[in-house]
Amino acid sequence: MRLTCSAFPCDCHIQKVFVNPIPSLRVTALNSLPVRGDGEFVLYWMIANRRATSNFALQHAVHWAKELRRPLVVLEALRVGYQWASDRLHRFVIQGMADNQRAFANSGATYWPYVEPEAGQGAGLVERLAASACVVVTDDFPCFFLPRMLKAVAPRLPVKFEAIDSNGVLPLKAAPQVFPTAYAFRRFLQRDLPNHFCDAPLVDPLREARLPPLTSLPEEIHVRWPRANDAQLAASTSSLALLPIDHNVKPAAFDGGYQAAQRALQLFIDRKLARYEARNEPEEEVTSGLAPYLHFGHVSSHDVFARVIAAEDWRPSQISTKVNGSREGWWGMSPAAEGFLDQLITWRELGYNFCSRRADYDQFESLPAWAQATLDEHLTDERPSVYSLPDFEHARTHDELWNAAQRQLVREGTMHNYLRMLWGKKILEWSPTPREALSTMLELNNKYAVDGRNPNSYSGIFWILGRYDRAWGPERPIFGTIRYMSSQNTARKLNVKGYLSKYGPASRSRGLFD
DNA sequence: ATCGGCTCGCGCAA
DNA sequence: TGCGCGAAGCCGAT
Repeated sequence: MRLTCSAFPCDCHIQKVFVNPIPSLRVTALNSLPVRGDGEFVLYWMIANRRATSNFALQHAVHWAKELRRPLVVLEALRVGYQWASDRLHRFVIQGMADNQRAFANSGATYWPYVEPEAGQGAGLVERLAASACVVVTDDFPCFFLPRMLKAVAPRLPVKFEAIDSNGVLPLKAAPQVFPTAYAFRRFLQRDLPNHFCDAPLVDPLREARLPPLTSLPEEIHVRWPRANDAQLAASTSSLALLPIDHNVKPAAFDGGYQAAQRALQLFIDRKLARYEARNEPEEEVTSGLAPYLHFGHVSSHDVFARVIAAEDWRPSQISTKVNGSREGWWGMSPAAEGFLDQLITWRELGYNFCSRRADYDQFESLPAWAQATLDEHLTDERPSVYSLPDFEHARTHDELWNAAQRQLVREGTMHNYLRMLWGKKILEWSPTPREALSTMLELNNKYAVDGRNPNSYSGIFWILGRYDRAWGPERPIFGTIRYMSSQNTARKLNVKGYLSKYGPASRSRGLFD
């Protein structure tokens, strides 16, 4: 059976033979046990790619179910006991569950959303389901507590257990090493990405799958880990209030879930992409806003990529074969689209590459040697302004542009891309040590940003301290040769007047701390 | 508002 | 050996 590329109307030379088995580079065995042929169902434990479409992990689980002629159970669980669990993160994820419940209805698969009511209550759920399963498939995600969780669960499961990488367009295992700069990674992509970007996941892997229906789940599951009900899935303030999570971090200024992600994507393609070259201007609303959805897997990067391709009426033959690391003229698209793909693919997947290969991705010691050396040399430099974590958190600095950016983060759950760099550079300048600056940035970003705890958040924060960068400009106090930024120059370069008044201390529309 | 100079390591073409 | 290139740098000149 010959099929054309599923991602786009494709004129590439690579002909797909059959698309159902996913690329083997995306499969990692988490144990060495066999599939149990007499199990009752196939289990897909959805922990990162929280969507029913364009999902290699789901596609792989469906493939097992078809091959074994067994029902498919999809478990999407949300724990309360992890660090930074809050109304903001819970609401976003639960809105995604409500969308997934609709998407899996009448799909032939059994969807089981579970919201843990108290820390520890969810323990044993996966093990109990696995005891009845033929095989367990889950998501491969390179950071936060997920790798640790899978490592802890793996030895307790009695059947084959596989993690599937549906993170990006390039399989994580396709890159042979960590890259020191975006430039070096771009060179690698210019050589290797064309071997992979036609291998897109099926948009709807359950379509015509004709899986046998599940007759029942074990009674113990219904009793101890009941399916989230409609009230829980509404994710209202009152239902969130019942959970032992941080209620001071209010819901984000945007909704979570597949539907909201599709709306954001549509809006971006229709109204923003063409003006994307103005992305550094905080008052031009042209950035995609897709990072939170990509983080929780509510949209796939393959889908976003496909929409850009369609909007640009692009064919793979337009790609340049030059391997020069240059941002411009690689794809053969408009400058705006090339700029966006540099974010979506080069920078996004660079961060995933780092986190998947460096267990110390969130440690100061993971910085390049030149950066650690220059920061060390300036460790005892006098700091003209020093703020504590609560000062930063409550936007109590002398710098109104900085305070505005921090208020945007706290109120909305996101911060403008360009200002986030200035935000971090000033935290470095105003902290007693670079290590304390790092810990402040991680705490604030992980707590308030919906897309925190993602490889790209770590890239952004560590870039402040020199990761993926190089020594730049004159040697300065505190910074050494780390790239410096100032609010004065940012205000000179960009239009920030409207931003300052929107997020100024006087605007109380959604204020938490004012 | 926009510009060039500052500065450096790397891969690759020559 | 020289050239082109780089996540968003700064500063002063026009």
